[in-house]
Amino acid sequence: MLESNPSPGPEPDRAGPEKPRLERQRILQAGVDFIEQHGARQLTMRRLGSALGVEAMSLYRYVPSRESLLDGIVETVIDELYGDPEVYVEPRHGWQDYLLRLAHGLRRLALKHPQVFPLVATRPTEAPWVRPPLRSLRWVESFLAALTSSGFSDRAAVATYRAFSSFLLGHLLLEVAALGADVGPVEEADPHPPASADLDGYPLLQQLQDLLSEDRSAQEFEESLENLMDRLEALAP
Amino acid sequence: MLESNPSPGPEPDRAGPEKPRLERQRILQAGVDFIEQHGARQLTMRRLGSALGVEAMSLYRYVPSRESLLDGIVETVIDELYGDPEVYVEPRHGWQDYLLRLAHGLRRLALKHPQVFPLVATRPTEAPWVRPPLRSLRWVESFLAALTSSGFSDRAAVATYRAFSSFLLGHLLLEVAALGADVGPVEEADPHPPASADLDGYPLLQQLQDLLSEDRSAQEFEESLENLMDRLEALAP
DNA sequence: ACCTGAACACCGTTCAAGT
DNA sequence: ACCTGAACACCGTTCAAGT
Repeated sequence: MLESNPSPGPEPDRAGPEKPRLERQRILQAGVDFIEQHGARQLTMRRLGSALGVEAMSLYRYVPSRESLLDGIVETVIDELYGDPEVYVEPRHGWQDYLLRLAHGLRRLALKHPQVFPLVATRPTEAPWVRPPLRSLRWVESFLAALTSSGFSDRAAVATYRAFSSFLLGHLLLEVAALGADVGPVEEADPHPPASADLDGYPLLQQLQDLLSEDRSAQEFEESLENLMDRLEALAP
Repeated sequence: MLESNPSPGPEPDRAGPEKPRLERQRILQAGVDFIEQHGARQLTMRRLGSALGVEAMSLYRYVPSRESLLDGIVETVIDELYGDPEVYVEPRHGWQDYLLRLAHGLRRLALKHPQVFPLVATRPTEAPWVRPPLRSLRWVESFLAALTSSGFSDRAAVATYRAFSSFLLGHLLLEVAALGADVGPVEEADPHPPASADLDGYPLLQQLQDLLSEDRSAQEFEESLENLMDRLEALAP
């Protein structure tokens, strides 16, 4: 689907400060930066061009359309996962360790790219069973390999994959949304500023507002992840 | 935030086939229908106008901008929850029953509006602690009231609210995405059709493709919901 | 080989003008 | 009171033309 993936073998060309695909990668990186600064809604071929010191039309030599530019931006961000030394493509200390590292790596990615993450979560995927946020064939293969090689049945591995992606998607999308990131398309100078809502008529909301506003996302992530792991133990061999 | 909510008291003016706010509501309903048919990306002031037999400029008498039109469309859809006879605003048979009914009602809503649901999931909310998919002050108030009136502490009620929304968001967003709905912005005639991906080099994906493509969303929803309920029992009084 | 100017068909939005 | 025509500043995208 992504025309940027000519060699789909499981061995990644690791993302990093090298510069292969010289121009395309520069454009995609500029796209990531632009979105992180101004939000996805602001990203325009013309504006990205001018951020690169070039006319919009030049981008079409490297990217067939704005849509595929966004796909490439998403891909660029998830490819960072390969650069995370804490995340293993091959399990080293069992499947629990593998899953915990992967979950934390994806959370770091989401928090590093709060404006891009909603795109990671919501762009159409390569195949219907590629479930965000783990949206790459390579990672899905890695995931399933880690589980089946630990003795999970095929069914159990797939069930684990689904439970894991649901959990991560819900948590991370809500966490970046709470970061003040506009989730999904983003406005710059917001026409309807998120002024603290009018709570007249909602006594409980008034009473619980402080509790509701507390940021417990890190703890909740850990607790829910632990709970998920407990649940998954039941599927383990 | 939504200019369509002049009386924010907890008593809803129930959604239904009546026609209060005559014109605005007609526009929003047309917007819902349009998105469900063509996807949110296709929704244009001009096109929606012509679907209503009117010029785009006329819409601005009822809706201040395209952004707020989208907000209104999302609101229209979640307001349908009030019309669901299986969902109670006030708990009648305890908090477990309340939560189960609410969860199933939201799932029905997502499946009824697979193209709108990604907007429900990703549009900026009225306040940072309003967490999709339960994106209305009225419902958050209802939720917290149901729990505290069942004896939950304030903290436990808030923790439950958070766990519940994460769970629903992850599950439902992935479920509508799998429905073939493009999640988030949508393309009509897709330039990169979701042709079945090239699985060369991914032996496990090939081997598990049938399992991966099986639709088990209903069962998984029930199982995960049950697990969540078990977890929440620990917070109950 | 790479970039651009001009052009096309479309946007959202404003506002004076029509009825 | 409600709708519209014309206009403005912007889009994505194509393509022949420049260097």
